[in-house]
Amino acid sequence: MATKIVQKSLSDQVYSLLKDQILSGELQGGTNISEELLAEQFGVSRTPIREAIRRLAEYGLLIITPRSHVSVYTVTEKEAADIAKVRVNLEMLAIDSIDEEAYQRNVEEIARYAADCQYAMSVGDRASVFEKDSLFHLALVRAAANSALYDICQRMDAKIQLLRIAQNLPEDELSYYINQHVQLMQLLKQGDKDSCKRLLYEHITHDLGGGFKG
Amino acid sequence: MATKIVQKSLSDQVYSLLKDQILSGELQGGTNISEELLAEQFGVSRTPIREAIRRLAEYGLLIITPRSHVSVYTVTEKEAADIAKVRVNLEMLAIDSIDEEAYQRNVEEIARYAADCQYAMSVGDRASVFEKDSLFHLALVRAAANSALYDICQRMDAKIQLLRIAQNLPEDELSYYINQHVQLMQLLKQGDKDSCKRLLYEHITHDLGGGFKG
DNA sequence: TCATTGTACATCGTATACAATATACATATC
DNA sequence: GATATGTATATTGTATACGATGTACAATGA
Repeated sequence: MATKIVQKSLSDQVYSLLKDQILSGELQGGTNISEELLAEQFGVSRTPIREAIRRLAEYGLLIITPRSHVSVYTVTEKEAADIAKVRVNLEMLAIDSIDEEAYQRNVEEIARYAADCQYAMSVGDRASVFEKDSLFHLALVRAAANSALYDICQRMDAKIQLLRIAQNLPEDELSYYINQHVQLMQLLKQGDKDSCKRLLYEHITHDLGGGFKG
Repeated sequence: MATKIVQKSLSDQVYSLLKDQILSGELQGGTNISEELLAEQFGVSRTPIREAIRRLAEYGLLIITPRSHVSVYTVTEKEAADIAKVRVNLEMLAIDSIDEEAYQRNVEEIARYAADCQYAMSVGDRASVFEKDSLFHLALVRAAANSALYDICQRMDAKIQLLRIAQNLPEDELSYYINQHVQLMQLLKQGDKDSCKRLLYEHITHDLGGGFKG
């Protein structure tokens, strides 16, 4: 089948760009954003900007204070812990759902992200580390072939990214957790799901919370 | 503190009304909706309608086909099964998170929804049964005091409702599952979480899937 | 000096006009 | 008659104008 050409609307483009800016840390949590300013920057009218903003608010990345202003969402410690709890559960579910065939079909992609992540770490590109880390985990979830599960994890991942950026984890700790990816894959390959889940628990709860334990 | 007066914007109102219409089954899955028609019906311009539609699409209840039309989302069998799997996991997590104190603080509300649900069943008001059933489960999740978890469950619940309406489960089966609510509460009260989770598994997987098992 | 009130400004909320595109149907061509 | 093509129409996409509201700050009075 030929690839269908789809004309992306301006609001879709603004949505994507804005999302990237938020997730990359270019727009930090708490930053106020103005429709008019964005309209000027992107060279479009306020209408597509508004639509993008409304959607991102629905997604959970922006907070709209009616008739006043719009700001980038900031994740609280409590919420980070809440998310970690849910995330552990859902990624464990994903692991349980991955059978031999699903593993074979996805192992290449997952391994690539793990490698990319380590490479980014080795050259000290934190932004890329975070991005590839997310992609690794999401690829793992995608392998479970459960769209509802994937959707949810993707949404949570966005908020996790907000936190990661704000958090500034020390280099050695970050490196330690990144290296667990390989172990996770190995255990999955061996079919030792229990060990894999145990390691995942440590990986995620520490990866995230800072002060938060379990 | 005095209750703050908040002026709800038109788009917020449209959003709520439209959502209700979808979740109540007034607007069935697959139905096409037109911005202009809605604008006429609600007596507002297309702008607030558009914003509401975009947000509902982001929420997952509407599907936008660019430059063509907007339609109400239809849940597939596969997706229903996917959701059930996730939902079981998350509600189990909720149950694990509810300690004695949280139980005491929320038991009244949960019990009320269970009773409301049974009452609605007894008078044959299916719409109300579904609504109260949702409220029962969501109240249970809320008791876990994990906002991320609650958010996710609420989103899933919306799609579950779409399915319930389309599905038309036989009266006796529906009644059977509704009556499990009381048992669930009893087990929770006794602190027998394992039994509670086992029952929950049956309750949810059968509640939903039709042909779907496990 | 401090609290209150008024005013200017910036920003958002909504309506409307127009442009761009998809869809359906009629028409022409083979 | 079937397929392809052109055209009309309906619908969405975007820009812009105007109105409403929140916010900050100055002016006024106690």
